[in-house]
Amino acid sequence: MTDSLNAVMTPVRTRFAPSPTGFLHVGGARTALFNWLYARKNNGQFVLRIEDTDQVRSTAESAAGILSDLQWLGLNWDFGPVPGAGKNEYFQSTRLDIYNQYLHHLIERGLAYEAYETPQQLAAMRMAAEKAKKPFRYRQNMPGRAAKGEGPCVIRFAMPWEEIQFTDEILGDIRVAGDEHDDIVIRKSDGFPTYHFAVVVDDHLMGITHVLRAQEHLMNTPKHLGLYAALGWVPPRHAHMPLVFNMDNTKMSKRDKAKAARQALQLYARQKNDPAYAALADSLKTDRQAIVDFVAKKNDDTALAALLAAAIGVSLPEIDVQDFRRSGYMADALLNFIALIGWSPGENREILTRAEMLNLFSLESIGKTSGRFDRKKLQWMNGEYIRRSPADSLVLAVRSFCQVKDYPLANADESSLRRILAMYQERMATFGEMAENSRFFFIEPQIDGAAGEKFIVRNQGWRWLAPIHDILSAVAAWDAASLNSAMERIIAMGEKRGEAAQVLRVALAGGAVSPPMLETILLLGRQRTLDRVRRALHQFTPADSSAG
RNA sequence: GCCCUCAUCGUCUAGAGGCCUAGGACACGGGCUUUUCACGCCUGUAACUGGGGUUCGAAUCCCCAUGAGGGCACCA
Repeated sequence: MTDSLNAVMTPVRTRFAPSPTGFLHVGGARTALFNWLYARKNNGQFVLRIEDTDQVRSTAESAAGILSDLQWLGLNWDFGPVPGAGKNEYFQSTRLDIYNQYLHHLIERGLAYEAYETPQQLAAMRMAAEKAKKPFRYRQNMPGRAAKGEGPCVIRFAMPWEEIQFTDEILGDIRVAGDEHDDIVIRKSDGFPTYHFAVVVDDHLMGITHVLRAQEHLMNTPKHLGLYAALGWVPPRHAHMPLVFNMDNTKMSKRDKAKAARQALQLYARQKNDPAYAALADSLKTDRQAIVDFVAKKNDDTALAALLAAAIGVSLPEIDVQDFRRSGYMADALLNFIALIGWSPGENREILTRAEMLNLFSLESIGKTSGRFDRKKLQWMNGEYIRRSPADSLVLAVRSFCQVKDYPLANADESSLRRILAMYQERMATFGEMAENSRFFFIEPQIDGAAGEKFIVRNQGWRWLAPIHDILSAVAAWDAASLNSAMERIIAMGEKRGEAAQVLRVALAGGAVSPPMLETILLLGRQRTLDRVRRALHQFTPADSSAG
């Protein structure tokens, strides 16, 4: 079967090809989404391939994590790894024989050759070029090449000398002059292919028709096109998507977490007067030196960053898909938001179901300008998704959320969860926010100092506690109808409407924020409601007052 | 330094020569609703990077400048 025939018979086949060196990044998720959309939109196929040619950095855990994140996002693949089943032929590390076969083919025809520079020699050559203000290009005919045996053997591809031109489906005409090329390494000294070689071989062998990837790969395309030509293959169409950055135009990376944690830690050290982090280290039972090193930027340990941030009560910026999941974002909301960076469905549409996205998606409607990741808008969008979701799917989503992050909410039975969801559906942006704010339903809260001062101590708010207790304890049946009239009386107490209700709120919730009191006391129940009112009464009523 | 790409409100974007006194959304400001917080509703502020062309006419086409980003690994 010829290549052109193959292309005719397979309308569209895209792929997502992550390297398993960490968690799935939101940027990667976006690349996966666009490839998935394009394949599904055209009744094509979507391939998932694991590019584990870096023996040092690739891990099986990372690959497994990427699979599960893609599954959570609902981006299903037609060909690729089988979750939980170990490596198959969609892991590049299992395909060395295949790469070697084509490699020999190239060497035989003089299109690839051995090179023996040591890393030090290469570094020196680059430095010399930099000094001479000339770009460094490794070429087969250049003077001063190392002799056989001087260093480890790599295979380089002899790039053609002509200009390479291609039409990018998003950016249009791209051309790179012949003297810009250099002879890239295609097999490393450990016998593994480099990325450049493995992608070309696999994309061809797997019948990929469209390569949709981030713009950071744009300058790799001429190299790949050189390889396609040398191997006598018809290259796929290429489309390079605009990049996504932080709001401050820096690259979104795991280092952002370390950065945010460091800032919070410095603030903590000043506020708590714990400059050596001794108290913090003690409370965490961690090594004090590790914290000091971390703050001194000696490492970007994200696990430590997360631990420290949790300890001092700050949240780190979400970067990986997992982070968003743990913060309580819905997969569809995240996908919807991510799709809108660089792509516009037109007609002023923003919130789209997957079916609508598929309907409206096209490569032409992808823009050229890089975007910023605006978390505020994501939060708004997630809130919209939550408000629009039927109760049943929310229950499912929250249960899934509780699997990745432990909250007291996780212990809620079905009916309590549904009641809590009903209370919070209109007032939360993320499940994390609900889980945090609804803690007091499960655990008796400590009354927040500032809230206690403001609402109970000041203006003698405590004097409403006894009447509130009287009213509530006199309610015969703890149901909506009876409690509603009781609450009406409580709300009407005092000079300002709601003044006493706020005292009750602080007594029950431990802070100034909660769902409406009626629903709250209904769910809390008589016992816990009255207990907490009494507790506040004892805590806040001054000893010398003639309460009564 | 060299190569490549991009350029509309603070942010994501609509806009493919006259429909633009530039539209939508988030954020922000004001108001209404309200027992807190949200939600909801109403409303306001806010942009075509600059300079040259082309044209009767330019946010839209061309050139230059400027700015931003990406790439220049035995990482992908």
